[in-house]
Amino acid sequence: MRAKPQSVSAKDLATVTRLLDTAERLFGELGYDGVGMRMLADEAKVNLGAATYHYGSKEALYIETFMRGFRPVNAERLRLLQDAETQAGGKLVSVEKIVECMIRPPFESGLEHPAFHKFLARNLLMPPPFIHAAIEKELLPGVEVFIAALKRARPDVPEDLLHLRSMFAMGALLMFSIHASEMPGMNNPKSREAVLREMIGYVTAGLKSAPVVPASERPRLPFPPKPPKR
Amino acid sequence: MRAKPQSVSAKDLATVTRLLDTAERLFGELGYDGVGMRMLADEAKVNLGAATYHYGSKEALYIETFMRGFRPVNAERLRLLQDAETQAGGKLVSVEKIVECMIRPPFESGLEHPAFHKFLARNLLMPPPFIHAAIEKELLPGVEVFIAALKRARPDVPEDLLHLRSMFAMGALLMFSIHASEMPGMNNPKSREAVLREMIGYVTAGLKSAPVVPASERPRLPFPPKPPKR
DNA sequence: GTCTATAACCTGATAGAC
DNA sequence: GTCTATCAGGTTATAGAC
Repeated sequence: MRAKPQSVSAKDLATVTRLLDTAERLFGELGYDGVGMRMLADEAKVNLGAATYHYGSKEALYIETFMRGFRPVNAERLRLLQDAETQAGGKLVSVEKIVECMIRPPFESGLEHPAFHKFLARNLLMPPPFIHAAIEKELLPGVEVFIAALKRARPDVPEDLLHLRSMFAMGALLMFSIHASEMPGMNNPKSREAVLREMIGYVTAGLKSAPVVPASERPRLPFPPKPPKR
Repeated sequence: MRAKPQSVSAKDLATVTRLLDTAERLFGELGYDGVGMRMLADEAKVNLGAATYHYGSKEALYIETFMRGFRPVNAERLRLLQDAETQAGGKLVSVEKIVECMIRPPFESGLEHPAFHKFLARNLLMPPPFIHAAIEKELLPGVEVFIAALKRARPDVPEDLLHLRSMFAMGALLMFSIHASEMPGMNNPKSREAVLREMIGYVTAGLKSAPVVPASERPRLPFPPKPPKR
């Protein structure tokens, strides 16, 4: 039994990686419908036939591109939160700390992999219909963990309002992700950390502030929202 | 000289309006590349040839769809701010009032015309390249007016930080615009006003809060960001 | 201004040689 | 696993009758 030729295996990996890297860049820039398999194969320097061979369909390639990048960032968010809670012992974790766990991993990852985070923002804001299910399965459990933590830190803010405010926070983060690659100063680590800290401050201020509308006057807000069936 | 036959003119208007209404719904839902002229013409019940006749190209139709909906909302924002400043006489307009002028028109318009605001959010977050110039020309002057007002209300917050925070605020608003149509409770006027007031409160808290990073430690932030040339 | 027909081209996916 | 060739169906835009 001969050893598997390493060069072939390495070449396969390289091909698939080139494909995924190119996919996240082009899909992030132009969207699912804006990119054809030809453009993708050409830019990745992969043959068109080979490109469809590896994932079977354009949709499957798109979903895999999303999964590859999203899973580690999401896991890191949850890991940070768990660390913070372990470290706090029985004490409460502050809103600011929770917000930092939510925001820091995608923020930093976004600066190291701007192409992926533009792609990610696109999928969280305006996902093509076929990826809806996959996103929800990956994202929603984590959201609930953070909402629960915020509820412990701020029991006076109703849960539906925490959902609404978390949605606003996500909007701020995604807005930044989209524009980060256009900000020349973001190469500078000091600028990065300053912007991150300001973002954490902004979101924390909004999240921990007292409810504006008295609970007695506020109807149950429609959160979390149900995505539409298509 | 005979009077222009009114029925023909009315029919033209109806055709163009149907076309634009359908365009904003479909483009908002599926994006520029996700909608073909055939789908558009079919859903608008306009002949394919007639559809291309009126605007000459798909891109021109897209741009006109954007302009028709965006101009009145943007104008209303600026009008409200000017009213507030007139009413204040020589006194300062509060951050909360400025935020309300920024947010209320698009928020309310978004609930009355959810299709357009999904389309609008798409264009502000991930515009197709050909509409970049038109958006900037329409949007940026208004942004500067609001930044200037905020600077008067909060001279202690540096201007680049106000830009950053306004970007976060826009993210919250657009995030809401995208999901508004999936929130069943938003038919209820009381829920609407409660959500709007909470959004104003959230954004105001973030905007008026003291800078996190001392000015001496913060490098000049890269705001406003320059859009990429393509 | 509306319609049909068509030009010129692009799309994702596949079959089959290598 | 890579490549070429090809299929069936989609795309925008236009020419010309009415």
